[in-house]
Amino acid sequence: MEVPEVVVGRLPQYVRVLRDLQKKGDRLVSSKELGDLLQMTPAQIRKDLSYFGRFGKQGRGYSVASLLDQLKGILALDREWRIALVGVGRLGRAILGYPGFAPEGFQIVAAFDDDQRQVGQALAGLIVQPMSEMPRIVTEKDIRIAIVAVPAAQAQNVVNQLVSCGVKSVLNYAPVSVQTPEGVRVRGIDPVLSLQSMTYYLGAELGSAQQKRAHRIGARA
Amino acid sequence: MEVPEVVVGRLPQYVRVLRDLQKKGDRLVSSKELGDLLQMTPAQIRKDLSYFGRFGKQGRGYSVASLLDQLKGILALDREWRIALVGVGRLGRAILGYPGFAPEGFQIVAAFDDDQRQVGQALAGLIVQPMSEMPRIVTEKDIRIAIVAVPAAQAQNVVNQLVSCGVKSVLNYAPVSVQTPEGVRVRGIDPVLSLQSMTYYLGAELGSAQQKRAHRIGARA
DNA sequence: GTTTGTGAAGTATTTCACAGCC
DNA sequence: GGCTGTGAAATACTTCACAAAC
Repeated sequence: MEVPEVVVGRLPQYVRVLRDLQKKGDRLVSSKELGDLLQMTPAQIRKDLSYFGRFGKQGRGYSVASLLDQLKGILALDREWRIALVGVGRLGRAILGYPGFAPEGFQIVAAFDDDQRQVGQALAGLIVQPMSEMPRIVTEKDIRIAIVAVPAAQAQNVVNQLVSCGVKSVLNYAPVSVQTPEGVRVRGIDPVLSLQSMTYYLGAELGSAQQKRAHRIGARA
Repeated sequence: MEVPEVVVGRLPQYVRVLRDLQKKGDRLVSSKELGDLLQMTPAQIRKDLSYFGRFGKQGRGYSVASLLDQLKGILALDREWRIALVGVGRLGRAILGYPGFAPEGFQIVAAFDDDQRQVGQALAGLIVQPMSEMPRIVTEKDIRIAIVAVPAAQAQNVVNQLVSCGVKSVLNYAPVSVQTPEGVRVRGIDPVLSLQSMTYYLGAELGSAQQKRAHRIGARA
């Protein structure tokens, strides 16, 4: 039995709330409580966890510390992950400065850019490297994850290069959908897409002529 | 027939590739081509579009310009959306400086922070306002969307305030899951969650003892 | 010949509901 | 009494496959 991808996608959320509960000092938590915190049903949480084992105790719930530990193991968060950043423009610098990665075990250990004015510069303790150094450095440092923060027009090309260096996971900040061979995973970060999927529902309430028509068609029996 | 939420979530991606195709000068596109670009099946694209109407021509495909127009109408992107930003720390400033929102019709028209050192300051043409001004300004400017860029500990409280001001859609950059009443939509932007859902698969290849065990249990039966 | 739009079929995912355990 | 773990039932979503349109 394969673990569904949606389930894997939810595990990090469980990790996040469990850490908050631990910080708060809670020792035990029930699927009901987790469900309230995450706005999902208790049954879904129990079912998700059941793909990986039996972590709870009937009548009590789950031990926060031990469930957290188990999930960290399952997600392979019990180690350090070395990451390459490509693109050190405005966005890339913000990513380098983001303090949220390191405490979670994600360390940016190399930065690349093909702009000659950026190369050689020191940023957050790293020397910006030319793209031509990517194969050597990615191999030497055994990097498996990359963050792409280049302009949309260059993203596909950059991802191709990363893939040929053996990178298997890409976090893509460029507002384009990139194609990768089977076995290479991409997650996109695009705030505009997120906003656009919410305006759909706002539009329904406000309603332009065109929009109302569309919703009505969508709502036909 | 309700439009499934997953479908709405994909429409912005269609908009994005259609714009790229238009820039490239393409006039027509088939569901097959769109599918190749987005790594999904042609049938899914046709089915998704069919929730809203009939936009294609048999034998030819879809007109790029007109499909784009239709989708923009459906998603209510044929107007300007005014947005409030809460939190003008490191992250909030990066968001204010991000050039990707305005061309898509998303305009940040107010910025709030409860740090007295930030209030009154001019940033990107806006004066940072104290939180106490939120009800007045959100109402006056008829703001329906907010971007939250405050520390995790304050996010729930900020969202509560936004909701009580009538905000119906929130883009949450804080690494916590916030609870909202029915009818208020939240999308989270958390690069760490995205990375963590990819390490699961990387771990399977590398394999710590604990992780291999977990995957094996997951793969039982 | 090509490609759409769509019911029907096939999968996948979520929820139910309850036996079993604390 | 409370809560987990889980088959079975219910829903949701995707893919198939083909008639109709060009």
